Amino acid sequence: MKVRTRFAPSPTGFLHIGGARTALFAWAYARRHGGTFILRIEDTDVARSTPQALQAILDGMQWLGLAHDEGPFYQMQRMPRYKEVIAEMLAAGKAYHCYMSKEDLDTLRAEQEGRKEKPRYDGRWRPEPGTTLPPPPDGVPPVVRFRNPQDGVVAWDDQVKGRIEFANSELDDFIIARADGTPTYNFCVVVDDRDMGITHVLRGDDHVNNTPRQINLLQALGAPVPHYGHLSMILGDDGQKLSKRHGAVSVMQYEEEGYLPEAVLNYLARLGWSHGDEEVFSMEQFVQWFDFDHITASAAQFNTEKLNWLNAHYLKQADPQRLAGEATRRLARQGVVVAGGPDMARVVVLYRDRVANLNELADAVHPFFVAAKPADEMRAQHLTEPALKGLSALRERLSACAWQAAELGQTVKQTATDSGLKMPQLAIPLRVALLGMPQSPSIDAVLEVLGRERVLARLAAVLPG
RNA sequence: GUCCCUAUCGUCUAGAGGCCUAGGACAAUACCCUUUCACGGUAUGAACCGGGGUUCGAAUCCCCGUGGGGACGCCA
Repeated sequence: MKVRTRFAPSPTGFLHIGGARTALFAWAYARRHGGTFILRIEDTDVARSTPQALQAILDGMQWLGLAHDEGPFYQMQRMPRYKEVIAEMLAAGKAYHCYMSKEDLDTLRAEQEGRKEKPRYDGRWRPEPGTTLPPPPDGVPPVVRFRNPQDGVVAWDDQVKGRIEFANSELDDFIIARADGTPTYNFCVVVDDRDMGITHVLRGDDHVNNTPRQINLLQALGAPVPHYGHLSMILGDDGQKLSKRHGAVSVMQYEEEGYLPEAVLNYLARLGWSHGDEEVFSMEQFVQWFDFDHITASAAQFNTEKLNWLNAHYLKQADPQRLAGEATRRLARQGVVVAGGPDMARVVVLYRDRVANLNELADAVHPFFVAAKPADEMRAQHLTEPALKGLSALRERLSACAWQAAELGQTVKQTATDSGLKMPQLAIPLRVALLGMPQSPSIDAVLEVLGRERVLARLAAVLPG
C-alpha cells in the first residue's frame, strides 16, 4: 500500500510550532516510504478563515521546506461532494434529520450538566423500528445527524499512544450537516480522508476524541480506516499551554528572530521523537530514520535554549555567501547599506561561530560597515594617553605593512613591545578605535578584513591632531 | 461531572524484565584554551510521581491513587 499522509490546517491563524511539527512528521513519513504528502486547507469556518492566515501557513511551510506533493485542496471547493455523500447517507438510513432546536439542545445540555452527566444528544429524532417520530415541525430547517452505533466499542491501534478504545455508548449522534446544509468538520474530514486515499493520519492529540466518531463514519461509508497517530502537544518554555494569548508564535517569527530553518526543523524533529542519542542531524537523515515507534506519547516543553544551541551549531557551518546575504538583508532593514564596505562574506566568517542567530550576526557585523564613534566613557577608559601613543605608532607601521593576517598580527605585537605596552594594552584600544568596542575576534583577522584604507581612516579619527 | 490520554535529571530524551551503579543532549557549576570577548575542550552535580501486585529479578508488565493534559459545539 502506498503511503499517503496529509497536513490539514484550518486558515484561522498562522502556522505555529505544534502545527509545524505535525506537518514535519507527516511529511517525513511520506518521504520515508516514498509516499505522497498532501496539503489540505480546512476552511469551512468561513467566519474565522482569512486569506492572510492561509498565506501565513503557506509561507511557513515554504520556509521550512515542507513541500507537498498534492494540493492544496480547499474544503470550501468540495461542498458539492459533501452534499452528495450526505444525500447518500440519508437515503441509506445511515443519517437522519433532526428537528430539535438549538434552544432545546441547550436546555438538554444544561439539564445533563446539572445531573453531572456527560452532555449529549438524546436521540429523540433517531428513527427506530417500533417507535413513531412526531411530525416534523413547520418551518424548522433540520440538521442531519449521523446514526452512530449504540453498542460495542470503537478501537484503534494508535501509532503513538497504543490501543485506544471508546464505548459507543459514550458517543452520540453527532451533526454532520448544519441547518443551513453545510457539512461539519468531522464529516468533511472523513469524506476527504476517504476520497484522498489517506493511509496515515497524523494530528494533534486534541483529536483523539474525534477519532472514534470518524471511524464509525468511515465504516458506515464502507471506507477503509486509515492508521491514526496522535501527537502530544508542545508546551511553552514555561511549561504552560501555548495559546494565542500566551506564547504561541508563528514559525515565521523564528525567521524574523534570526533562526535558520534547518535548526528549527532539527529541533522540532527531536522534540517528541528520538533516534537513540542522536541530537544533530539533517532532514535527509531524519527521513531515513523517522518512524512512529519512537514518538513520545506525553507532552513536551519547548526549550528555547536548546533551539539556540542548535541554531548556533548550524550557523557555524553555514555557507558564508548565504550568511552574507542574510546579514545584508537584515542590515538593510535598519537602513544600513553595506555596499562599498568590506567583503561581507569575509566579515561574516569572523562572527558565524560567535553568535547564536542571524540578528546577532547582523549586529556584530554592523561596525564594519558603519564607523562607530566610541562613546565618551569608552574613550576615557581605553583611549588613554599611552594607548594613543601606541596607536599612533601602529598607524604609521600599518600604512606600510603587508596586508595579511600573520604579518598584521606581528606588527601589532611588535608595536606593543616597542611602545612598552602589553598586548592587551594596545589591542583593546585598537579594537575600540576600529569597531567602537573592546571585544572582537582576533585582532589580526579584524585588521585584515577591514582593509588598510578603513583601518588608517578610523585610527586617524581617534588620534589627536 | 463523564470519557480519553499521559508521568525517567530543571528541560528534551535513551531505556521495549536482567546489559541500569539509569545513558546522551541543552542548561548549570568548575577548570583548560584564548595576553580581548566568544567559540571550543575536559570534568562535576542532577531523575525512574506514590502505593500495591506479577516475577528468581521491574524504570520497564498489571491495578489503585496522585499530578498534568485533552474532549464533551449547528468550531476546526
